[in-house]
Amino acid sequence: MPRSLLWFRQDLRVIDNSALDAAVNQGNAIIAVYILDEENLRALGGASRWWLHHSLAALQADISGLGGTLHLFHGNSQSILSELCAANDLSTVHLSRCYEPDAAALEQRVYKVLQPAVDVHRYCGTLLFEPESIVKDDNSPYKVFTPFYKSCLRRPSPGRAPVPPDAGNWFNDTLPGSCTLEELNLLPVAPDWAGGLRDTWQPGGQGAHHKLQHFLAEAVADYKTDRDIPAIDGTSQVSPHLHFGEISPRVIWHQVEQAVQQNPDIQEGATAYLRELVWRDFAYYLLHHWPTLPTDPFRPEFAGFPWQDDEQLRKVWSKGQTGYPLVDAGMRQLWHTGWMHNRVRMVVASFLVKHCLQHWKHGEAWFWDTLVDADQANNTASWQWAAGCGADAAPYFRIFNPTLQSQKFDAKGDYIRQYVPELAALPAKYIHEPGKAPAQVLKDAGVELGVNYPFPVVEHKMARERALAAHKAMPKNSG
DNA sequence: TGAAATGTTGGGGCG
DNA sequence: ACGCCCCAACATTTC
Repeated sequence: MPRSLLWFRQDLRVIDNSALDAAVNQGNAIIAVYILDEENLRALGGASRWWLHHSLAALQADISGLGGTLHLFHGNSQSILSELCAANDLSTVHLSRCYEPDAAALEQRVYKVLQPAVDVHRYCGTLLFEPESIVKDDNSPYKVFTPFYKSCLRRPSPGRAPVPPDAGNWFNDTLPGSCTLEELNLLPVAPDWAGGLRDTWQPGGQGAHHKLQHFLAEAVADYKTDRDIPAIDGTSQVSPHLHFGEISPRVIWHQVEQAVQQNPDIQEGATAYLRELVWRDFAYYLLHHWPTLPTDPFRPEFAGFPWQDDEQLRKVWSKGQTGYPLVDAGMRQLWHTGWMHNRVRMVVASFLVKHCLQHWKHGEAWFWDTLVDADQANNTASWQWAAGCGADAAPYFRIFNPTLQSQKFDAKGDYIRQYVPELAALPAKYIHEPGKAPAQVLKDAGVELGVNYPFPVVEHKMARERALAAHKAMPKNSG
């Protein structure tokens, strides 16, 4: 029986996977492979590696349930694919597109190496809309979210029902050069720091659909307001599942639409949620059209921004020891769970970039290493957005006051108490700014500033004015 | 998907 | 009754 190759990449799912469906429908024996490629692609962060291990295990189980095998490889995608095609006399490769510059370039090289002997079929599996398909009237790409969003909404719904694939013919013999999941060495061993991740997440398609169902049943109705409250479980938390392609955004879109049909009361929350899903597409869209986004500011004048370089300050930030309780809570949630609430991400990013004047690339790198949903498109677009140099970015002078944000969005201090236990006994009135608490209140709460909780590493008013001055001093014509 | 400074308005206390 | 002041509440502008 002729054989085809199904190359899994960031589409680690069996439901609504066009590449998989095409391979099944083609009728050939399917050689399903995943390649951990650390030569062509940016090295994964620690949290992503942990997730990937479990995601691959889940995909192996799902494919096994279809009667198939997922073959794992470690090395250069280009040479591994070439050898597989030659050794197995393959006529077809099915794959889902990736949009990161490195991944897209790799895809092009593979295409050129394999064609014309092998037909390479690419499918849209990661996004709601292909980036080439959304353009302005003059055929140039959008730079602002809202018109992009409206353009998306004018199109037919991208929703797709979650139909499981038909059983295919799978190639299950051992392939030379393949390895076991354990041999990919994705899990931390010395030390094993993944306990918080294990307690928090269930990687894989099943975990993804559970998260979505839970969100649609419990939280979507109040999403519009609750999504800003980090102490509330008001978001779907599907971002890591989406990043690895364990669930398709088109299926999410469909499920949300279905939920609205069944209960029109959730319309407002559902619309707000789908808008966020379009933001995700927008990040990929920007990266596709501006592939230098991971390194260069979208607004070129920011190339001359007078960043400071203070490694100690960055360390304090990354460990959640800034003396600003909301910032510290966020950074510790990240360290412990591999995830941070979006409202808090905006606050900690603004703090690093504006209060501390550290280049956004440092924050991007830390998030890349520690987030289970680390995603080049979203990470770079969001950091540039926070730093004021991105597409449709917050104006630079929009400097979050971390104390006010805390009072506004964690009014009772519940989120802070969860992740900054040394402040847990402080009353809500003082928990956002322990330095303002009377000595007796601090004493009663067991808080010793400078001893078991730090004084603020920078003073807000001074830092704000310094950031505004730095922005003003930026050469306007550089880049 | 801000915050702070500045400006405006209107109700109430008070002489 | 009236002007004056205070200031909270809201609106505008500035960063």
